Amino acid sequence: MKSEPDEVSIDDALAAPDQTVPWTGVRNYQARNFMRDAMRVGDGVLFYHSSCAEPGIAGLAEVASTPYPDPTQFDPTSRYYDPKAGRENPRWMLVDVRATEKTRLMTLPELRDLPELSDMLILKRGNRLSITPVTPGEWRCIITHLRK
DNA sequence: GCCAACGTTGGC
DNA sequence: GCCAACGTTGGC
Repeated sequence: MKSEPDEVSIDDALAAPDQTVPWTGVRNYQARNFMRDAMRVGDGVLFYHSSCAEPGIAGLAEVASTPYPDPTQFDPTSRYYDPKAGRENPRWMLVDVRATEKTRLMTLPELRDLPELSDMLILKRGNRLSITPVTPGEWRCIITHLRK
């Protein structure tokens, strides 16, 4: 899951109550569908810092709730406000994410250097999705290298 | 700040 | 339903 560290960094998430933050602001249908349909409480999350000086995996987290409507879509003062969404027909769903660990920064070049990750969605050319699935093999590879 | 890549919008 | 125009993402 990508987060801009200027918005919510791994440190911010770890400092939050119960180390848990609601994953607000996703306004892409594919990314929403991953949260709404594919995630289960307890699933592992790679916490990725994007749009910053050093993009890369900065920590580990886990899915901490079932999906529920993103409250920012109803808030006219929020930058994530969606006038087409109503409380009876929410358009954007999210999950809570509990940060479990700050890791060393595993940078994009390092990720690209690992052949086991050559098919990883987040590394594909032109990828803009803020949430992408990780295969068990990719997960194992990354955890192993994070410990080095 | 640039720009490639991609998603969304809206007229037809 | 097509597709051009436009907006956004995100690495560099």
